[in-house]
This record gives sequence, structure tokens and C-alpha cells, in this order.
Amino acid sequence: MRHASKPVGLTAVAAQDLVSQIARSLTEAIVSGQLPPGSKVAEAAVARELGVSRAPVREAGRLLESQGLLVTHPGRGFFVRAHSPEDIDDLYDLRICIEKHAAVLAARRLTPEGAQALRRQLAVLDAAAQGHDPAAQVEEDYRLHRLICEMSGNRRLLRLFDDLSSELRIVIGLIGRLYDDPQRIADTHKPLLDAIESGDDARIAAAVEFHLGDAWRGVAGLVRAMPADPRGGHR
Amino acid sequence: MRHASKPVGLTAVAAQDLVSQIARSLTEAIVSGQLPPGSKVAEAAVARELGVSRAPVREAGRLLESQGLLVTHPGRGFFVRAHSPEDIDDLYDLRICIEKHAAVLAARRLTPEGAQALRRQLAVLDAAAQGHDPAAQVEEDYRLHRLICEMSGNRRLLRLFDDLSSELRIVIGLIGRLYDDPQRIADTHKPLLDAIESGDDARIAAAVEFHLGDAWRGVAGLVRAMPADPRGGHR
DNA sequence: AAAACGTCGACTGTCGACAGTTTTGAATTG
DNA sequence: CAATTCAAAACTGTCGACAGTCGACGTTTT
Repeated sequence: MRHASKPVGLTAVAAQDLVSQIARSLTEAIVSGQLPPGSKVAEAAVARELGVSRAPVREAGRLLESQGLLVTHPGRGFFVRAHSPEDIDDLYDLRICIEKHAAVLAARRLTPEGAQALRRQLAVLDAAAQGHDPAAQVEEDYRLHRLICEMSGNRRLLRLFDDLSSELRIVIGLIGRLYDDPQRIADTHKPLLDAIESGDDARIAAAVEFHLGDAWRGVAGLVRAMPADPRGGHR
Repeated sequence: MRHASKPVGLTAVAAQDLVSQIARSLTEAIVSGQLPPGSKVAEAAVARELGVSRAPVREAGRLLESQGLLVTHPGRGFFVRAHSPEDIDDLYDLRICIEKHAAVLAARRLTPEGAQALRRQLAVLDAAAQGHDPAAQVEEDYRLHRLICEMSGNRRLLRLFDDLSSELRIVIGLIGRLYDDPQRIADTHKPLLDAIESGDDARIAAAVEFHLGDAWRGVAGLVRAMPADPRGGHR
């Protein structure tokens, strides 16, 4: 065998097309608050602005709808979803439910490398918190939780986590800096990792409940205190 | 205001339901096994057959993709999703997780009317089982479980249940008659309802785990015994 | 004969256009 | 002056068309 006939793997060029790109662009605009909840997302305007036709924009809209970022009013188009306080409660309730499960599963299959990866991510999160970079903080927090879900070994669960996250991002993004206190980050995340390493189901459940419950209360409080959304929850 | 200028809402016939209609049509074809897992779903063919253009077909495809019924290979189009045994495991694992939670929540908010509704649905399910109508059995079983999720009061959870159900329906549909034994239906569902009425969290959890674990084992066994899928799990 | 190459056909991804409907905004009326 | 009516503008849902891409098949090369 002389020539390396096929071996040399170059970087697999992402064929992924316009739709994902548009979806990302829209998501950005939504979580950044540029497109506030309840506001209309006109296909033509988006298409014009991005220099594409309406077809891929429509598909991106469908995609974001399935992710809970947009809603469709038949004949009227897409609107940025406005989450009611009850929606937030539902989201966090469900999130606690599945993250509890994920953490238990992750603990069961935990390897030394896995534990190390978790510790490392916690360190990154702490650094972001110390650095007072709200955006990075939210991002690294998300990564830590996602890592746990990844370690659960249940891919469907991971997909659900991603869905819930993108929904929550609308809210979190609006609130802006939520987790101000670096100390609080450590106080709630460290016990969670300790619990996972202990392998004690009850302890893990308690830790998840405490940690996410804390976040829930924070978000719920801020949301309910927010300007009564100009373009309310429904219709 | 004299004339009813446009008022009297007749059947507010959903204007936009071409997409939903196509989606339903495709779903039907998939769960009925007419479109076997792994098979290609050509847009043009579907469009021609239904007498519509490709645009709404595409959107319906995206919708079904978000529901886990189809997968899309960039540049190649839609394919009926072929679930691997591991996918089934993931699905049931997740389902048990959320139904456990739903049942606990439902028990907490249970009203006499709610309990009665559950009993009634169980009776309908039993009747379908006695009648040896596999399709009706699956349908009524689904309704009972959905009712519990509805009673949880968490709408996001209900949506997730619907998503999981439509994914599972591919598998269940292929297997055909799964729950043959009417006795087994009663044996696993009745204790579940009893547990919910008792309000004992641990008992509820155990009941859900037993009931769905039973179904899980049944489905998993049949799936693994199936003809090694001609168009395998990935790529 | 096996592997690589080149061509052909089919299909996807994207676009611009059209009809019907909703929204906007102005003119009108009580 | 406020409410109503009506017409123009804008937008959605759908369609047909075109270019680029992917897979299959037959051909050439080693």
C-alpha cells in the first residue's frame, strides 16, 4: 500500500446550510432582546436583511417554533414567544425532573475522567463568575449542566435538555445578569458535583433540587417583577 | 353595529392546516408501516400524490423531524427514522422519568372528578382490550397516560409526552399488537391508578416504574428480535 | 478482475411570483 | 371629536422554476 488512498481526513466541511445559519441568527436576536417577546417576525423583512429568499427563513421559523422560541399564529406569521410566569414554572419543574434523573444516571456511570471533566468545567465557570462576565457565566453554567446530561448516556434526554435550554435562554437573556454572586455559584454547584461523586441517589436528588430550585426562585421572582409584557401571553 | 359584517364565526376552519394535514398523512403512513424505517421520503413524490406543491411538504417534513419521526440528511432529503434498540431504551427511560413525575403531580392535585375520569378511561381501555382491537387498545392506553400528564398541570410536560408518544408510535405501530393480554392491562394499570389515589409518592413511583418497565421490556424484546433493520440506525 | 474515473439522471435547496387575507391608515360620519 | 367605514399596503401561504449536488451506472485504467 503506497499512496494513502483515502486516509488523510481533512476537516469535514460543514454542508449545513442556510436554514441553520438563519436560525442561529434569529436565536441570537431573540436571546439578546433585540426581538422582544411578543414582537412579530416578518419573513420578508428577515429575508431582505439576510439577503436570502423567504423559503429558508420560513423553515428556520418552523425550527425555532419546535424549539419553543417562536409561536405561529396561522395567517399572521411568527411571533417571539412570550413566556408567562406559569410557563417558567413549568419549564423549571420539568428541568429539575430530568436533571435529577440525569445526575443519578451520570453518577452511576461516572469514570475518573468524567469526574475530572466536571471539576474542570466547574473551575471554568468559577473563573467566569469571578471575572464578572455575565454572558460567559450563563454560557459556562449551561455547559456544566449539559455535561451532566451528556454523561447520563441518554441521548434523548440530552436533546430535551437542549430544547429546554433554548427556551430558557429567552428568559435568561432578558433578565441579563442573573447570577451575580460568584460565591453563590460555588455554593450551589460544588455540592452538586460532590453528590454525584458520592453516588448517593437521594443526596444527588437533593442537590439538584436545591441548586435548580435556587435558580428557579431567582428567575421566577425577576420575571414576575418585570414590566407586564406589553404584548401579553396569548392571542 | 347592525349587520353581522363578518361576525358569526362558523367553523373557524383552520386556514393554515395544509401543513398539518400533510403531516398527519405522513404520520399515518409511517406508523402504519407503509413507509418503513429508513425509507426515503421524496418531496416531489409526496407533493404529486397529495396534489400540492413541494413547499408545504417540506414544512411538514421539518415538523415531523422535530417530532423525531423523520431525519434529514443534508442534500439527500428526508428519511423515516430508524430507531436503534438503544434509542428505545432512551425513550422509555425518559418516559418513565417524566411519567413518574407527572403521576406524583397529578396525585397532588387530584379531584374527585379527576379520579372519576381516570377510572372511566381505564374502563374504556379494558373494553378495548377485551374486544381484541389492537389499534384501539394502543390508542386508549395512550389516552390514559396522556390524561395523567394532563392532570399534572404542567403543560410543557404534556407537550413532551406528546413528542415522546409520536416517536414511540413508530415502534409500537411496527410491532403491531403488543398488549395482547387483557389481564395484563388491568394488572399494570389498575395499581397505578390506585397508587395515584393513595397520594403516596413512593408507591406512585413504584407503580409507574413497574407498569412502564413492563412495557419497556416487551417492546425492547420485540425490537431486538426484529429483522436487523435493512437500513440500519445511522448514516 | 478490481478499483478509480467520468457521465447521466434524479432530487434537493433556493428563488421569484401570485392570490388571498390581515393590518394599517385615512377619509367619513354621527 | 370619537367612532366607524373603507381602501391601500403589507404580509402570509402556496406554487412553479432553476441551479447545484448526490447517487448510480457504465467506462476506463492498473
